[in-house]
Amino acid sequence: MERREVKTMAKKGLWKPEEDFLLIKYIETHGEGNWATVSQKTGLKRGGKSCRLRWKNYLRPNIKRGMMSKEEEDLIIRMHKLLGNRWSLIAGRLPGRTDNDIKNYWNTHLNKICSKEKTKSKVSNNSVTKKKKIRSTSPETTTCPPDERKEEGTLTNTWLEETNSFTQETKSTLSPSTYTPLFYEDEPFMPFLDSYFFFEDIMRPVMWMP
DNA sequence: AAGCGCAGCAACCGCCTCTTG
DNA sequence: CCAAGAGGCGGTTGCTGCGCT
Repeated sequence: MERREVKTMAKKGLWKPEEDFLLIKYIETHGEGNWATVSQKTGLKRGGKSCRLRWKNYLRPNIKRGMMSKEEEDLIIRMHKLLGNRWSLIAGRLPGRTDNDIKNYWNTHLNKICSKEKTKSKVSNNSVTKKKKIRSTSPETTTCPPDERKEEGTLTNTWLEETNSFTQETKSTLSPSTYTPLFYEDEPFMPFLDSYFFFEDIMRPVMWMP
């Protein structure tokens, strides 16, 4: 009841500087979290999700904006091949970049590049279907199977196989200079990804499976 | 100069997972 | 164990600015 009321009353659209200011002030004093109560406590007529998103994607300190570097671009492409549209996981490897950022960057820049490459190499994969239209250029998006989404840490045999073949592929396409694994101290530790990069380095599969 | 189309990006939506009582 | 609420994530939309005709 009340939730629905708040929902319909919630302000939408672009954030104004004064709204940003209120949100920043609130988080400075109370810290992140309790997004549901942020609107009440700040007077912002925004939903909790909206506040959280604004903070996470725009207001948070150490957010890196602007052009992606070549290294970042390469990493995104590699990670996307590996993980599919797991933007948050990919973002975890790129300090200062948000999942939304990467998603947008992929959809606008990299998807074109990759689909071009794919057309070149004539790798046909007709099983990918889209739910809704994607702008004029109809960039291809790959989605992970629901099963894989559910099991973050457990890697399927299929996944492993794909990973192995991907490694061979990557080895042949990437130049040595771009092939350096990236590690960031301030990023969350993701064992299976680190294993992957390690494994990339030594050119040998590492057994993750039990 | 005006109109149109496209690219880029911020923000929203809906679903799923996690947490808590 | 279950239900409800909060948080997180990926897909999608819509606005804005820019370039082209």
